[in-house]
Amino acid sequence: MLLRMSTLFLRTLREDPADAEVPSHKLLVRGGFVRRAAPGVYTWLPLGKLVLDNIADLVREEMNGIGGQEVLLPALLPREYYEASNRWTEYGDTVFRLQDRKGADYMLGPTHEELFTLLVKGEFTSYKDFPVVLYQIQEKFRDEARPRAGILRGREFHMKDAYSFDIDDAGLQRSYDLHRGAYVRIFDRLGLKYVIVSAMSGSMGGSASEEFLAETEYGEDTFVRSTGSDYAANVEAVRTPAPPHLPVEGLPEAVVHHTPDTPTIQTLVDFLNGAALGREFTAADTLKNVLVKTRRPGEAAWEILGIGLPGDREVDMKRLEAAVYPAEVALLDEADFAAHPYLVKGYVGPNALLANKLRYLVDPRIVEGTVWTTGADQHDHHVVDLVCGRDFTPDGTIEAAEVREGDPSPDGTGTLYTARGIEIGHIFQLGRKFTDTFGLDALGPDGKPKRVTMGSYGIGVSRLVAAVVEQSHDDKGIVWPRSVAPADVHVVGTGKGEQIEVAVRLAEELAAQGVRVLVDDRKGVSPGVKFTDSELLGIPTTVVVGKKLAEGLVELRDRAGGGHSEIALDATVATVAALVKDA
RNA sequence: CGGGGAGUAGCGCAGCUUGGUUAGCGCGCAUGCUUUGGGAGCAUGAGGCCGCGGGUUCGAAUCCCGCCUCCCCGACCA
Repeated sequence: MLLRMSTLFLRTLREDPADAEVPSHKLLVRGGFVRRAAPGVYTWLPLGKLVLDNIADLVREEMNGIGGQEVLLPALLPREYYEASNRWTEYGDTVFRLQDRKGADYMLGPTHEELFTLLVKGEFTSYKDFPVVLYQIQEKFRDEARPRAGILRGREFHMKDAYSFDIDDAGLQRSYDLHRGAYVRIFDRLGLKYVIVSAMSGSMGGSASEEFLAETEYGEDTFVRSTGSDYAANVEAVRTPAPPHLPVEGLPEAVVHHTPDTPTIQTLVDFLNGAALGREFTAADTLKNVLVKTRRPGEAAWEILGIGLPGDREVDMKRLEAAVYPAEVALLDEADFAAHPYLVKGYVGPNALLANKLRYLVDPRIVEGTVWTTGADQHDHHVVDLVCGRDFTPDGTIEAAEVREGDPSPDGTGTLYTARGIEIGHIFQLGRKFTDTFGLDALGPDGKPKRVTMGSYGIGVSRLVAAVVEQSHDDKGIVWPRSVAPADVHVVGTGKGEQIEVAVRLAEELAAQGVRVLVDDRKGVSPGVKFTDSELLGIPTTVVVGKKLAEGLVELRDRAGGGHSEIALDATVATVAALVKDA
């Protein structure tokens, strides 16, 4: 491959585009890799297309390596498939919808589980046909409420999605493990720094699920890590370690106090500390009871749920939603309070809930023998020294409290801190959600039909381009890892003599050796401009044919390390070809 | 959907408060000469529906009304 900058469809920009915030967005636009076409929609220019293809090829290699077979499904999808799984409706505003001339509904595929399931159903019918892994690298369309960060979160993007089909759960586990291994190899080859966190499977249903997050300052996903180990998890997946139970004997009796105008934790703590009770109270000594209602899918009635947590912590709605999934959850409104007069807003205690047979779940830190100040179920009253396990017994625990920096790590190794990342891959055991919907069975050896089970495995291919740049750039530009760089070598000819002719000849010889070469053969462009462009474009190795040419020397530069050395012109092709092949 | 900001040449911006001849600057682009190891110099050019519609005025990029779009933060996000 030989690209000549004199004719390449490329224009680099000296200034950052006004709409870019994150480094990958700025650099990909400035370097002429992409251009914005519409909000969240980008055109891939020649250099960007090369990078995108390199990543896709690398993903392909590893997918083929675990027996995956590539197909390409349409992006334009008829409504009927998605009606069957109810996702025509469920997807809501996120999906791009359109109609043909006859008025028939279509959508631009946001994901393809339905099509893959039906594809397999149409072809394979025997247990002997399984397992099978199909994948595609396809454009996906999602009408995001707010596309952002350039390539990182667009409305049209490239994704590799793979699906495994197995006869039984053990097979699914094997398929899952194979994909996990392939993903590790893919992201390692891309040189990415990433973590694997356990994830909730969310609206996709299913059980085992892990996300691959590339760590970056500008990632939109928050996760937690431990100071003491490699532990990493989604905030939703953090299990709070329960402290040991404490003896109840000898603890003081619970006493109800008149606490006027103390509907919030802060007003309560202030009041208590002014009440001469002989000790200091903090928010952490109080038990906050938050009332929500939940509703199981398909049911009309809401059920009230009381959640008890230490008063210094807020409810994390995402954690709460994950904890009650698949039920939906909402806060109580005024009408709910009116309908349940024993719930005294601002003064709710455990006992009114328990006495009225409402479910009451508490944070795992609230164990037997812990002492709390909490609502006394009457206006302007709180109870002090209410002991868990003696004065009230919750129905169980729930992970709904916010996770904070400094909390103990669930694996017992250290404390948690938060980090940010970009979701680059997601694998999960989908199970039989879609095979049930479409009745995908395989005939077993006993002649009876057996329901197939699925795994689903995604990689954001175009997003990876941005993720790599986020992790691999400096103040001068991009630093492509060799595995995805648009070229192996950038040959820069600079000077007023025969340097450019020599540079082109060198480039041609390298290309003949199978090296991918970009040559800067532009005439009348000053060296400074060429060097600056070279650094912005970020090709791993640069060969400068310049002022030392008279002595038979060229300069070899390493973009990542910044090192440079002079080598003989005659030895350049062999040296560079070896460098590229060893990498 | 809530909050903030912005629409003026391919890109980045000024001009608007206080209306006034031909709308300006930098980058980029074209031509010529000079220059050639760190974003060169001089000269000459091309390039504009000042987001759209209406209004005020002798006169609107500038003032008023309405609309549209985009960007950022948040909500949302297989």
